[in-house]
Amino acid sequence: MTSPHDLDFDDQRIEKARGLGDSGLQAYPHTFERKDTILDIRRRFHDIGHDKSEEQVVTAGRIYTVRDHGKTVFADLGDESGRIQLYIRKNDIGPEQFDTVVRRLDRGDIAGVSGHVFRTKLGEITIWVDGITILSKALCALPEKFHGLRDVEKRYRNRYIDLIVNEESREKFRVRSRVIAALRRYLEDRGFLEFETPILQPVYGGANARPFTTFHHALSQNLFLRIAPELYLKRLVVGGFEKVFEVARNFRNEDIDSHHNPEFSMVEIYEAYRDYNDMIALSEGIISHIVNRIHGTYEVCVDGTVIDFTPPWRRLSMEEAVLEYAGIEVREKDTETLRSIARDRGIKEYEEPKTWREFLVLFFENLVEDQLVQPTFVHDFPVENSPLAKSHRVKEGFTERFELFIYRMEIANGFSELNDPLDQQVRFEAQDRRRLAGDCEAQMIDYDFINALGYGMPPTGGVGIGIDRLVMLITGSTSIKEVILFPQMKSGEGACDQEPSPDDPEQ
RNA sequence: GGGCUUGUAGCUUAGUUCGGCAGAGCGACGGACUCUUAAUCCGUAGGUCAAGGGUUCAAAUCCCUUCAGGCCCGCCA
Repeated sequence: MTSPHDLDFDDQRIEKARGLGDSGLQAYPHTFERKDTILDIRRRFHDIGHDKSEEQVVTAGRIYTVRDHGKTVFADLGDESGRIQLYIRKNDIGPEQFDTVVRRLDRGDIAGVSGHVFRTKLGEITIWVDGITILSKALCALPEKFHGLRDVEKRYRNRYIDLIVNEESREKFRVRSRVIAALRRYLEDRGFLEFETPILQPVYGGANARPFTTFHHALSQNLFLRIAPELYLKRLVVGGFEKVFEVARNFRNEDIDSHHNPEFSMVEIYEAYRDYNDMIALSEGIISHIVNRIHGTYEVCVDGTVIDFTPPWRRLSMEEAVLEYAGIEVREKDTETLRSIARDRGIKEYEEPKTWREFLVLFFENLVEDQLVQPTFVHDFPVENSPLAKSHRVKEGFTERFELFIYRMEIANGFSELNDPLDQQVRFEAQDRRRLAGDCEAQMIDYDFINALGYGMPPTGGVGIGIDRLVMLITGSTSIKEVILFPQMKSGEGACDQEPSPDDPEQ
């Protein structure tokens, strides 16, 4: 949609819109006094009989179908709350209105109607219309009424059409909104405060990912779109806010697939004087509450698989998980033995790990994750790839970190937050060496954050929950694009495909 | 980044295996019809078969390139 040639406008509809003007009407009037929603009407008249109601109703919505019988027209009118049938007779509204308005009415138009409610011979609650106005003439034709819009590319690129004609799609986004509302309510009820932290960051951190880079002209410096709000939220804990969260849009410059979009939503939560065990309990509480709130039960069906969210959920350490699901006892085995096991199991990256703990992660990611269907907390991760998590109180070489897996997806990630500034500096420096060695997903050193820890952060637990993936589970969707209103798609011709040059910030 | 796969009218699609006039339904337009509901009936228009190139007497169909999707893998959440 980069040029006027891409518009779906229909010449005949444009003519009808002009015709309305010629008849002294407006194709796009300013107001209409809607008195009833369609749901209101359905509720109020659910037991109406064949005789017309005494009471008049006034409602508005989109015309979804028109069944023209000559001097009688049946149509279906839909608003956000539902649909209702209209019964329009030339005798009732008069020949002038019938010819100027009804004859110019198309599927897709927004119309306002007044009338009385009755039930047709075939038992359908219907508005017997005594007045009708076009409130917005649709210049574009709607997709076919029976099959709707199936083409996924068109559904994502022109989401408004998808929402108009596919009620399942509209319902998914209604659920998404309710999930986020329930999430905020849950946390606010427990004394958490929501804050907004910078999306444009001079130093990115809080996760291992490649960032988007941009340039601020007035400051004459590079800025990064945040990959996570973590380091700013922890600064708030240093500052004395003990229960904080942010529903954050994060940006990661990675590939797009059925579980990843370049911008995605996550709630990050931090609570002082708590540890990762408390964050496991909090995550379980939030998610099970939301599922129950939306579905009225703890069971959800995704693509034929029933997922049971009834708490408590399974908890096992990463070592236990690898032992149980892959049958490998990893602890303290020498790396040559582990390397040959990895090779025998067909793991391509068997050359890379250098310690038994790195093999543990390798086995977990390659052999275990895909088996975790029911909600499962996996805890105690090796220190090497958890630069922001506190070292484990008893297990040497491990951190107090957990991840929640549901339906083979990582849904949450949390830990006892590292609050030792000297340890944090060492961990950052290790990351920085990897970054300078070419690992573009390793983290930058955020000295201001280390400095903040230097002022003292209480022992704190934190967790991030992926909202898009959670909504996928709750709506039974198998693609993240089904739950993101406007997923990232490649633009057609006219899009800039040049990477901006650092020497040319104007681009 | 790699593999597989899809693209036909506004929408949903048949036709691609094995090359032989591009079809249908809905929608649109014209007409009939005052309780229909995927309304029905009669008629009409609508196609650069994603784009470009090649093979062939002949290409939606076979081959190549490109564009845009989808699925899987790698990476990431």
